[in-house]
Amino acid sequence: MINLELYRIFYVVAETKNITKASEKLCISQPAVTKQIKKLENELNTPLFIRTKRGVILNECGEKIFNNVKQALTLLEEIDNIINDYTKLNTGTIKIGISTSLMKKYLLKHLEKFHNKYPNIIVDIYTDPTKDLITKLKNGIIDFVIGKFPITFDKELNYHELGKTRYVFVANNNYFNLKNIQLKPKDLEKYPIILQEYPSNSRNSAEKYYEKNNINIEPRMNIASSNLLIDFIKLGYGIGYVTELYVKDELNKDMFIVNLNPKPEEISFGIISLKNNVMTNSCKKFIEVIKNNN
Amino acid sequence: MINLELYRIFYVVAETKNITKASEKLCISQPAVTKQIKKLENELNTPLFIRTKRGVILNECGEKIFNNVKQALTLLEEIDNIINDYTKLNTGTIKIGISTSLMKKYLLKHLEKFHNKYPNIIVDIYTDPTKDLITKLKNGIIDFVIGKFPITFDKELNYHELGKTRYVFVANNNYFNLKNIQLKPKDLEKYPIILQEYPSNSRNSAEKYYEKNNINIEPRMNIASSNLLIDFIKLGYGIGYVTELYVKDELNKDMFIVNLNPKPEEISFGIISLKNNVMTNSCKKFIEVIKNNN
DNA sequence: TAATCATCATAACCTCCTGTTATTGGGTAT
DNA sequence: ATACCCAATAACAGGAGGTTATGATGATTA
Repeated sequence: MINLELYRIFYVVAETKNITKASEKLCISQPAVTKQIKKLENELNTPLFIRTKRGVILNECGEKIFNNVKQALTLLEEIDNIINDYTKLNTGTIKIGISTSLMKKYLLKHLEKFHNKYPNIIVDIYTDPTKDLITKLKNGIIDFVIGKFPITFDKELNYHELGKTRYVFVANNNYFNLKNIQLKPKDLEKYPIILQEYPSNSRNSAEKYYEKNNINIEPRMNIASSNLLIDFIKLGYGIGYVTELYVKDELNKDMFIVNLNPKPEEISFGIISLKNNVMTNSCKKFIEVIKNNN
Repeated sequence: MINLELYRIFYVVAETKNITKASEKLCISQPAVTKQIKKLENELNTPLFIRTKRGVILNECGEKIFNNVKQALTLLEEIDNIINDYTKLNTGTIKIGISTSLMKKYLLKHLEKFHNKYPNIIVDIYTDPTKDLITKLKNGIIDFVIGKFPITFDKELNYHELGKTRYVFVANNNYFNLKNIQLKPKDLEKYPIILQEYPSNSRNSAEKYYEKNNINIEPRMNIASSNLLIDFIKLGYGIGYVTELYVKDELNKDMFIVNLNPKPEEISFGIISLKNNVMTNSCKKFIEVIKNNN
């Protein structure tokens, strides 16, 4: 197997017809070039150049392979341009995993900014449940997930915080009597509660709150999507456990946060990515845009 | 400038989607491949693979450059075939410098043998004066010269003897009285002499003979071509100085060798090639055929 | 569920490839 | 005649690119 670097030297020598000049172009010494050309000829088991006192000339066979080498090198040089297109964000695709809620309540506004700044980058959105998004992430299908951080961190993943939000119990005006008063956790037991299904960060968090405050309420409903959950709160089906971020735009209309003491926990959300993998430049820029235009 | 060997490794890894398998294919260790891929990604300043627990996958950018790499490597692999065609003598050209006399009297019979054995090799014959042929040789225009060896060897050239011949004085039947008797050099002074022009090996040799034997005969004619010289001998214009090789086929018809004591010198003829240059395989085979079918 | 296998990353180390400088020998140009 | 240009060679140095050993983690299998 021929070392491909030899062909690069071959090419320059063939072009300049002069080993000394080629060595200058290649930024190596003349004996180095002489040696490498000899090596190539030895390994191909045929002379390629005719040595004269004025320089070197390709022989017939050398001339033939020169065409191939030239084409090959051109193709390999093109790679620089391809890379450039990607690193300068002239092209590329970002594959993001994100829940519909976070999408609507957090990412949407940033997306447009990014798109305006880098109009050639395609953004693919994957909106499976977070658990599935993490699987997709680990299988290389998506570049990163934007999501709430779990209680226990996965050793294989990187967590880059973008913001915090607090879990809150939210009710609609059916429960207007709870407005403007402070409740204790125990008080919740009198009301129907709506929680997200297992497995989810939200449900884990709620259970954590129950345990901490020695209460245990069987939820009236278990709902997969936090989106849908909010709809049920709006309809007055019960008091729901969601993040403030998801409801803040709709508060004071027909929904309010139940004032509890102690309050449910605050959590972080942000970029979740693979530890072993380096971000592409477009992903880096995307994250940058999100962070700068907070 | 990216080391081209990295692309070979890149290619195999991309194909196998598995660094370990790629390392086996490449006959190097797995950490070596890991390191080289990392190096390539660093130098291109962009990730190319997504690492998963099952192996690695090309990312978008990697996929793009893969096409270029694949094409480039295909082109470079083709080189093996091109070289093979040349080393196996399926194609190629041999450029020989040779005098018309040597061509007719020596090489012609070998040429056909070579052509029968290697019908795809083109033989280009250059028939300038030997001096010019040597210049062409040094300028890389011809592969080798078949010619008489000079008295002093050029340090830059290789001399490979193919045969010997002797210089002789030849006369036609106009000088029938010289037939079957032995002459001394001094006796030649009574007859018109035809020599080859300067500069030529033949003339040098004649002068050498004169000096050695203390004679000095102004030639009746100076002729550039030995071919023509023989024609003049045939016509009886004088006694000519040529090699036995050039006249042996025509002796005993209307020409004979003048029996001199001491005889003119014996000389060698053969392949003259550039010391610094390796013979192509076709040239080697050509010389082989000449030597084996003596 | 435990054990084994597969995969990639890292560290420490070593070898030989690929460079270096110095020099020779010859041709070319002024 | 002199200075320059070009390729080949020798002796040597440094680091690229390999090695083995090991670790961490997920996938697979008994």
